[in-house]
Amino acid sequence: MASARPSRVSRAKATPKALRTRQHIYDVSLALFMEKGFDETSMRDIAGRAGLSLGSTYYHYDSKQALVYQYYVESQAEAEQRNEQTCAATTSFADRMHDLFAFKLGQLEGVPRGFIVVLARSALDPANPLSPFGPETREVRDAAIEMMERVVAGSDLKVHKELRPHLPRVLWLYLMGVLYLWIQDRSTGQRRTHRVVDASLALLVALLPLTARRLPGMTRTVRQLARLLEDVAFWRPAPEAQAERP
Amino acid sequence: MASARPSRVSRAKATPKALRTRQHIYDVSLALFMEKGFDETSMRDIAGRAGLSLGSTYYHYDSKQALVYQYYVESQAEAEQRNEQTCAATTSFADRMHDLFAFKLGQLEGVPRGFIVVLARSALDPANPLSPFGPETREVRDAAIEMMERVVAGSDLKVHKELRPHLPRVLWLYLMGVLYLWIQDRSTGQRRTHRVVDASLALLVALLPLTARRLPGMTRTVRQLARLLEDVAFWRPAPEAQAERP
DNA sequence: GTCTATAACACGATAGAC
DNA sequence: GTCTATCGTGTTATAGAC
Repeated sequence: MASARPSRVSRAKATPKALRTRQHIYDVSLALFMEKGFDETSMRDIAGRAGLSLGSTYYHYDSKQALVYQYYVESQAEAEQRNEQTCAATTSFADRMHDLFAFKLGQLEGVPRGFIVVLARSALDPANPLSPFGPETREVRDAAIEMMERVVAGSDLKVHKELRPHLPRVLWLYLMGVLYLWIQDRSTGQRRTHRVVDASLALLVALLPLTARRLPGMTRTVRQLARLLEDVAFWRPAPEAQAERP
Repeated sequence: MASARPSRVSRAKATPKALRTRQHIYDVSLALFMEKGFDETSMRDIAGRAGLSLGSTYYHYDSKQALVYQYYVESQAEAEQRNEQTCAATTSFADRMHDLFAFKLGQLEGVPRGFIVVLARSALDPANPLSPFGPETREVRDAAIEMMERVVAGSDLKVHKELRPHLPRVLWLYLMGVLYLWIQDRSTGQRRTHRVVDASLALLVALLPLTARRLPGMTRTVRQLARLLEDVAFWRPAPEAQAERP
């Protein structure tokens, strides 16, 4: 089928030769995606320039989307590394967040636009193996959420203790939202997205500490908010999806 | 190409016969989508059951997605009608919103799940003609936003006047978010989504009036928020997209 | 003009021989 | 691991019938 959904997102082979071929295919595909865009590049194009047959290419990558997934994994690893440095350098929650978001947006600039769109459009389909919310991408997602935990952990952020446990997941969702905005943003140099990041971070940094203060009606509001966040950010994947690898 | 992007989303013909055939194709496709799902139903399936050739089917619908678009249009019209009644019946902002969201979620239940996913996954691709943010769907989107304006207009809602003009678009985005959650929600009867609606609406109704009160730091916060919303909700489509029909 | 049918295209993905 | 051959898909071209 044309828009089929492969059951796996990538293979995990160990042969040195296979690893080299795999890397070669990836490099070629990235170059082609850069030149022509994702949709305009066919698997036959990739196979051709890589000097392989179509079948062989599919031996190394189960699907076209699997190529995007590899980028997804690698860029997350980069961000984690960067975040480690930043967290060691400052305890300011605002600075940490600002740096992380700036880095993430910076990463996107060096990559074909269609690439991100592919990642994004799969996001809305829970059955798509590439969905950042699906079980297949759990590892990357958990790593990203843990990265957010790291941002909050030793920082100067003051927040109501009922909200604290939800923060990593909520901040991750916040990041997803910003990436989504970036996709839609056609302003030169994505300046609109950068403005949104500045403004929303400023608001966040200003409002979160308020939840820790004793203000009239605050405990009730915080409780409502916590219940809401539990449903929004702490959902579990579908039962079928969870049971997929018994 | 497999995931091609048709330039039009539907045809606009007037012949009575054509209208009948068109409706017939739509009915058949809806039935098939219900039985087998969107991805599992091929255009040949639809053509076959409709008693038409593949070519004829494409004469009436430029693409498979165009069938989904028709549903999109019709369900919006239904919601508008319902909203008119509700707004006439009550001036309570909370009640109006609650009724509208409940109606929208109710609509989804009668329709194949994959149907909504198709609509949704196009949402993230600005180039997709079916995207609720793109120029091709402008009419439906504007109607939906106007519906939100109608909800706010004669209601009992108190809100800071700098925020007021942003409300319709923001509420529309809010609705989009809820629909997205519905897609991801696999809990029985989509109860999680309903909980989120209840909780978030309660928060909204409680917090919005606060912005109209004289509290320390409020004017500054409201101003920040207004600037943020301007960027988030009032973006203009890409220049190329705007100039598409000169 | 309005509608329909046949045939073909390029694509993502798979089967099976070597 | 690599190939060739093939499938089924969404979509298009085109010729011709009402």
